[in-house]
Amino acid sequence: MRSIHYTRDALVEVLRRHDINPTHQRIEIAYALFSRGEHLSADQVLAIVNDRHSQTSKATVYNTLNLFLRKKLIREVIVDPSKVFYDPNTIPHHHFYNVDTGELVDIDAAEITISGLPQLPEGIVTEGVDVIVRVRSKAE
Amino acid sequence: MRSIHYTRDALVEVLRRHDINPTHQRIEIAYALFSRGEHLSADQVLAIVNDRHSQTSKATVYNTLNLFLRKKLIREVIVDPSKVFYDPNTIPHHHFYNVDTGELVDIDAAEITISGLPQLPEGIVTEGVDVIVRVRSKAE
DNA sequence: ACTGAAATTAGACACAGTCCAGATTATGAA
DNA sequence: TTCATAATCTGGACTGTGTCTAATTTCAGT
Ligand SMILES: [Mn+2]
Ligand SMILES: [Mn+2]
Ligand SMILES: [Zn+2]
Ligand SMILES: [Zn+2]
Repeated sequence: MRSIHYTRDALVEVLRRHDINPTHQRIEIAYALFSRGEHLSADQVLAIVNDRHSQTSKATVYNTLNLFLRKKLIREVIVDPSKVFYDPNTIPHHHFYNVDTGELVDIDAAEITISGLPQLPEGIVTEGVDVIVRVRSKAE
Repeated sequence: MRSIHYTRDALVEVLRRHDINPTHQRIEIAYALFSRGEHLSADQVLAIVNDRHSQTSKATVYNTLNLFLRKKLIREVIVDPSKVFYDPNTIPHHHFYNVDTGELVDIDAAEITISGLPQLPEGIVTEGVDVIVRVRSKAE
């Protein structure tokens, strides 16, 4: 994921494969996320996309991020009480979260094993398991 | 935790042991959390505390919850992008989170084992590990 | 071109949470 | 008691994220 060089043309195909009509704004938003491969807040996406000159509204950024989520093109990471992070990496993985710096780093799910999870009650089904390792820069 | 019958007098002692001056409002807020042993949002705490007649302001509820957090009398659970939940259970544990109902259920940390977590970089120290099992009521 | 559907937009709005300056309450010395 | 002082609480303004809406723009198909 980190190594792929996403072109806008390649992203148009990715969007199509996820049943998303590839408009200008959607391509730019996808490009912001996938070309960097970073966890970004909606605010950051808005800033990146409007950095040069273009013109994408806040409403469209939110609409598009929620559309991408619904279509499972990206996932959300909930670690900060004040904002959601959007993650272009949809391969199952977990996170280090540095509560001092706000830095968010992936942990491959294949590396770790979780055992002993209690049985789910009848009629309940697992959606996913999130492991968040909260870390601090040493020195309290 | 679930079985203890907290009286307000007992809570005064708990507050004192955590270096918290036990005021009326703080006792009521602690009572809301500990007598129920449930995960509550600030909004829910405000509603409970003001249910009968008393008068505790929103500012005080937030100030007090943050004070309780700082003194490690309670912990916060971040699973919902729109609000924080406050948890009177400070024994290490994890959570089931029903994304349909919003229900939050504890999982004893002693029951589960997580292995294979990568080494932390130099100068970084773990603050805690949160496991969130997101579940849905069956039928999509 | 013309038309309807899809997408985008500005700005109003909702709501969690913070901040502040003034009022209230607790503490405790005189 | 009385008074001074510090601690706490309060209403209400404010901030930041995220949603909603009605009007406009863009797009696809004819
Ligand atoms: Mn996908
Ligand atoms: Mn404690
Ligand atoms: Zn990630
Ligand atoms: Zn809990």
